[in-house]
Amino acid sequence: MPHKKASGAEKEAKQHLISVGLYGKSVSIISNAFRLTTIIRNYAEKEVFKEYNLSFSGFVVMWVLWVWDDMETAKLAKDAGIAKSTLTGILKTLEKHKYCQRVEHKSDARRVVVRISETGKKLMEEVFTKYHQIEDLAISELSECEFENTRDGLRAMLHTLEKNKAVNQE
Amino acid sequence: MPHKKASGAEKEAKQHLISVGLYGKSVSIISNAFRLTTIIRNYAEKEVFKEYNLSFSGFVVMWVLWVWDDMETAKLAKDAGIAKSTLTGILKTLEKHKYCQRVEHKSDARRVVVRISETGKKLMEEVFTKYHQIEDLAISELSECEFENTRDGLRAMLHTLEKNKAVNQE
DNA sequence: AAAAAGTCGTTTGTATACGAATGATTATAT
DNA sequence: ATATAATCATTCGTATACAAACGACTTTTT
Repeated sequence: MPHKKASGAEKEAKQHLISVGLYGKSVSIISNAFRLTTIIRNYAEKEVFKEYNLSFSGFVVMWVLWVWDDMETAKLAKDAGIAKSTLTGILKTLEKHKYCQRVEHKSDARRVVVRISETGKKLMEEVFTKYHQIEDLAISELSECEFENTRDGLRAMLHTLEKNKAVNQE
Repeated sequence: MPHKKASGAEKEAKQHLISVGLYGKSVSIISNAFRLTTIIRNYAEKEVFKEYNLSFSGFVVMWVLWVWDDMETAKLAKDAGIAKSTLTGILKTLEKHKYCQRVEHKSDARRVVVRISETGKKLMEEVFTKYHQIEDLAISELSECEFENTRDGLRAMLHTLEKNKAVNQE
């Protein structure tokens, strides 16, 4: 199993936490998960999304629309993981580039449905392919066993948090 | 091993990607890593950082200062994973709350050194403890084996990306 | 030492990002 | 029926977030 060691920065941080009596092993997973997503996000924004005038959130919104087609703004914001007030601005940008459009709701004039355009679908096939190459690069040195274990570990953590979140929010 | 199954949303997304001929297994790791960090980030901002007038980036900047003490802005921005222009605004907010302060560089009047205050150190002991509880909750249902495998998998991915990034950038 | 080139953090302009307030619409109450 | 309550996306104000342009300063060149 290759590359199991902590980086220099990770070690230094651990030593500091030990010195103030606050070290716990969970740091080594969560802070590395943040490092990983930050690197992928920044790289994707710069090397893939930028030329299509897409932000990362714009990509996520388009991704949701691409998979589920028509969706009301409230659910779209939730699925994309952003506030509904943020979505207003994102949609403004996406509509400017003709990637999607707002459609009026059939029975309720308050609600707004968002629909991906043909241009948007073509965009996603192109952009997703490029973005996916980054994902593939990230896992390229994992063995089949490491891959499965990491995937399952992430799923288990998600499950724990979502279960707990539901309890806290209701 | 509990909770290994994909969520409904993950399955739907996978089916769509298969239907357009773009499915690859790396999606199941990276998109779940994003889901995980988004949940933790949003939860921490709302339930922990907010009462201390800290943003997530503000927390990361304070974290870096807490571990490494005095640091020049360029390195601080890099370690915190933000642009140096973004750091200017973050430091403005952090200084407003007396968590840190800008100090002039000894030999170079262009450079600025940032120093954590005593208030900032006390803050971090308090905030980190609370934040760490979220991390602990996230991994609470992982077995020792799952924990180690997931941690190693994340480290391996980080190593792969950082190695490749260095090649691309130089 | 004076000019040119390089290197700093900050400012600028635009795009997220959030909660709270708003205005428009729909549902409920009397 | 008409007021009240609830619900929806948007707007507002503030704080990130970035690249590019800027001014101040340092280093190098001559």
